[in-house]
Amino acid sequence: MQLIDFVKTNELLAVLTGQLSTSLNRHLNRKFRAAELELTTDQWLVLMCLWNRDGQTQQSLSDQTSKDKTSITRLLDTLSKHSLIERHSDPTDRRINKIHLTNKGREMEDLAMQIVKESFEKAVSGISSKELLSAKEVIVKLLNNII
Amino acid sequence: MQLIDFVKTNELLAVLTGQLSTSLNRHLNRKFRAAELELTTDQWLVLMCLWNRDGQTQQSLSDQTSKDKTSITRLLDTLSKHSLIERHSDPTDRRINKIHLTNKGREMEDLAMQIVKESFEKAVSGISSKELLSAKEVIVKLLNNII
DNA sequence: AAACAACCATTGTATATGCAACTAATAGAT
DNA sequence: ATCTATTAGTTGCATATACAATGGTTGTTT
Repeated sequence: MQLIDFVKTNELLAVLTGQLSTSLNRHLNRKFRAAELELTTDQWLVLMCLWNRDGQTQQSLSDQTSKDKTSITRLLDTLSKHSLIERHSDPTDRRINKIHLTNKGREMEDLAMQIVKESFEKAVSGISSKELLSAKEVIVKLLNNII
Repeated sequence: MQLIDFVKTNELLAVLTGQLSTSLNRHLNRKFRAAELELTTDQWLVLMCLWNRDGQTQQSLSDQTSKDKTSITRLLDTLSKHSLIERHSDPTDRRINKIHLTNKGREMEDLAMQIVKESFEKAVSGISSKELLSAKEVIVKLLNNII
């Protein structure tokens, strides 16, 4: 962890958040795999939007996840290949694809969210909600600064 | 930014850090490109290790950056293709590659670090160092919880 | 109606990531 | 000295990401 020392002395929070994000992804991917749930963290993020509200457009998913719409196109290709979602072209506006969960995609919600919950609880253990809240505020400020 | 609301109510700091990390990467990549510096954030991270100490092994770079050694192999392939580094096999231990900067790679340091500095200063503007420090501590705690 | 702008999604190309399996080389144990 | 374990790095495969350019579609303007 030499880089963390370097970062500390140089006030580079950025590298740390990158490492945290990567570590969390890796952790979650392993948990999904261990539960024999064929799912990645990025796929889960998109599915979560759909579990929240089915039948959204790709542009809407792109906005919510802060992912490039190209990434959404290809993530949906993968999800479609795994039969978790389907694209339905909208008859009233043929530019639009409405994305719908399949039964298989819908049924994943409970197990996936349970695994995520456990992982996040593990991640935040020993950290007060006050600390978490203020860290969250800082991160939102950072985000707004560079958008 | 609907997801952020969802996250707030669900205490999911994780998704936010992912978005921050991605946004920062994107931001930096654009700055590099705008300065006609053919470099990505991930390449910069590896180069930074070498600017700090030249001639390291791939395993060492992997440890410092928290990247899989496979990722390092391929990042170095790219850096090598762009003539920024060279692999020198160690005569005393033929398993090892010592990674050395080329002149081109060395000469990038000043401009690259200047761009990074400007971007990071923009990112942390309006945030007190006390806030930054406590956020950093929370992130380190989170990291240690999931390793 | 025709021209133009705006919008949604996809494709091409380059980069990045991780796991599993592998080769090769060294270190350690008996 | 030989067998075994460990270590360093690479390759195959699947996934993820972004920018640029493109193809259609819809909306707007004149």
